[in-house]
Amino acid sequence: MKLQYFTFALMQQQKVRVRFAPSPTGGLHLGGVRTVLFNYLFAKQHGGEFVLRIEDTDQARYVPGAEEYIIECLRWCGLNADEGPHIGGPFAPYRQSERKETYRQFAEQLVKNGYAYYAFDTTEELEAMRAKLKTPENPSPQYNHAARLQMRNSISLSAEETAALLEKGTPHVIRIKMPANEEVGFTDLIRGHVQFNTDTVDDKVLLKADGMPTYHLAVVVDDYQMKITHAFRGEEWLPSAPVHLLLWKYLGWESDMPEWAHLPLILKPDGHGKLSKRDGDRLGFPVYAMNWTDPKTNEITKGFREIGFLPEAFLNMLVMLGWNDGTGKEIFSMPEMIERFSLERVHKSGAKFDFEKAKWFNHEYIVATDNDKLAELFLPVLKEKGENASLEYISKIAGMIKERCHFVNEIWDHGFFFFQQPKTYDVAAVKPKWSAEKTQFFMDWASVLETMSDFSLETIEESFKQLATSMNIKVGELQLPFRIMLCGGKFGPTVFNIAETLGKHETIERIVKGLDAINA
RNA sequence: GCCGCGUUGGUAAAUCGGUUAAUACACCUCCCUUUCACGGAGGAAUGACGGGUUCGACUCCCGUACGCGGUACCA
Repeated sequence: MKLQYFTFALMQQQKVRVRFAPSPTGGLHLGGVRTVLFNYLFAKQHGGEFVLRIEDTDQARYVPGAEEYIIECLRWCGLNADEGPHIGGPFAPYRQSERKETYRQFAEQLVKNGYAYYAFDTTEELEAMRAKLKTPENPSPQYNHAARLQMRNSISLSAEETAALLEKGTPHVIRIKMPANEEVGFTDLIRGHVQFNTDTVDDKVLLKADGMPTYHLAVVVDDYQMKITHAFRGEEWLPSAPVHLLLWKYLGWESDMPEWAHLPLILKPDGHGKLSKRDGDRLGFPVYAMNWTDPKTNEITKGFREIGFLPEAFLNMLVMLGWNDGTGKEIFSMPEMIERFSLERVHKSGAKFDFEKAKWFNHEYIVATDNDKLAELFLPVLKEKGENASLEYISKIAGMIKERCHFVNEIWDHGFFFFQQPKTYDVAAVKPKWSAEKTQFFMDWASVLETMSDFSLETIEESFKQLATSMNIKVGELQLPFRIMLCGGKFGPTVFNIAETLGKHETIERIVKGLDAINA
C-alpha cells in the first residue's frame, strides 16, 4: 500500500510539463516558434503537458494584441497549449501581470533570509555609478558585491535608515545578493555541464520599483508553482542561468528545479548574429510566423503564413534547424517528429537561416498536398487577383503546376493564363521562324477543332500531329507558337493539357487572337 | 574588458578513434522536354590554427584565433 502510494506520487511528480513563455511585445519570431516546437515535441513524446505563459511584466513594452496574435500563430501551426491564458488550467492565472501579488512575498522572503536586499538607487544614481566605474578595461560595470557597498541599499545603510526609507514609501527594488566567489553549475540537457563563478554576475533586480517582478524572479516562481519539469529557452539566457539556479536554491525549491536546455540560436543567413526582423526586411523573406501589424504605426510585417507557407512545411523546416535524427531523413510528419525528436541530437551551435532551403521544404509539401486542398488554399489568392473559378477547375490546374511552385500563391504566377486571356504575347519567340504555312496550319486546325465533339487531350494532340504531318511541318516547330497563343509566353505545363483544360471554345478563340498578334 | 557558449563544403549537416568525410538545399554541366518545373547522370566545394594523447584523430585534452551571446528596474 505504502509502496503503491510512493510509486504513484513519483509518477505524478515525473509528469512532464513544459512551457513557452513569450513576452507580448510584437510579432512571433521563427526562433520562438522553433522553441515552441521543441517544447511541444518533447511534451507529446513523454505524454506530458505544454503550457503557455505570458511574460508581461514590462508594462512599458507591452503591445496590445500581441497575446492574441501569439495564440493565433500557435493555432495555425497546430502547436496548441494544454493550459494558457486563453483556455485556463489548474495553475491559472497564466499572465504574470495577474500574478503580481505572488512575487512580492517571495522577494520579501529572500530579503528576510539574507539572500536579497532593498535598493533605493535612482536611475540617475545607477547611471552615475556606471559612468564613474567605467574604464576601457571594464566598459560595463556591474552592481555587484563590491559596488553595492557604495550604493544606497539595505546592506550599505543601517537597519534604521532602511526602515525609515521603507516607511516613507521610498521607491525601491529588491536585488539578489550574489555571493562572493562561489561556483554555480548545472547540467544542461544540450550542452552538458556548465559552470559560472558568482563574482562575474551582478546583483540582478528581482522586484522592480513598480512591484512587478523581473524575468529572473518570475520565471523561477512560475516554473515552480506551475510544476514545470523541463525548461527550454534560447541560448541568450545561458549567462543568467546562475541567477535562476541560486534563486531555486534560496527559495528552498532546489529539488523541484526543472532540467534546463538552452537551445542554439537561429542566425542571419549572411554575416553573423541573431536573425532579426530587420534581416528579413533587408533580404526579402519573413521572420515572423504570421503577418504582424504594428498597432502604433500600422506597419505590416510579412509572415510565413501569408506568403504561402503550409504550417506543416514551416514546422518541418524549423525542426531541421538545429536538430536531425541522424539518418539523413528530412521530411517528417508531426507524428514522426514526436516519435524521433531527441534533445541529445540538438546541436550546440547556432544555425544560419537559409530561405532557399525553407522554400524547398514548402515545395515538397505542396507537391504532396492533394489538389483539392490546394484549390481551397488558392481560392482566396485568386479572388484577390479579381478572378474566380470553381474549385474543380482550380484543382485540375493545381495538379498540373504544383511541381513548379514553392508557395501556394505561385499557382497564380505559373497558371494565371488559365483564368485570363494573355494580355501580351512573346512574339519574339516565334517570329524568326514564322511562316505563312504556319498561319495556314493554325487556321485549318482551328476549323478541325471546331468540328470536334470529344475535346480531349488525346484527340487534340492526335489531330494536331496529323495535320502537321499532312502539311509537312515539324510538330515541334508548332508547339511553341501554340503555347504562345494560349499562354502569351514560354511557360506553363504541356500545351495539350492547357488546351484541354481551357476547353474548345476558349482554345479556338486564343488561337485566333494569337494569330492576329503574331501576324500583326 | 569580463563571463559563458560555439567553430565539418556557400547553407543545413552525418560521423560518436580506423570511411575514397555521407546526404539535402543552392550552384555548374549534360540527358529528358522545342517553355518552365519534375525526373535522371555527372561536377565543383568541407574538418579555423598550433600543440599534445594514441599504432591511428574531424572525433579526446590543452592553448590560440575567430564568431556569437550576456554584461538593463527588457525579455
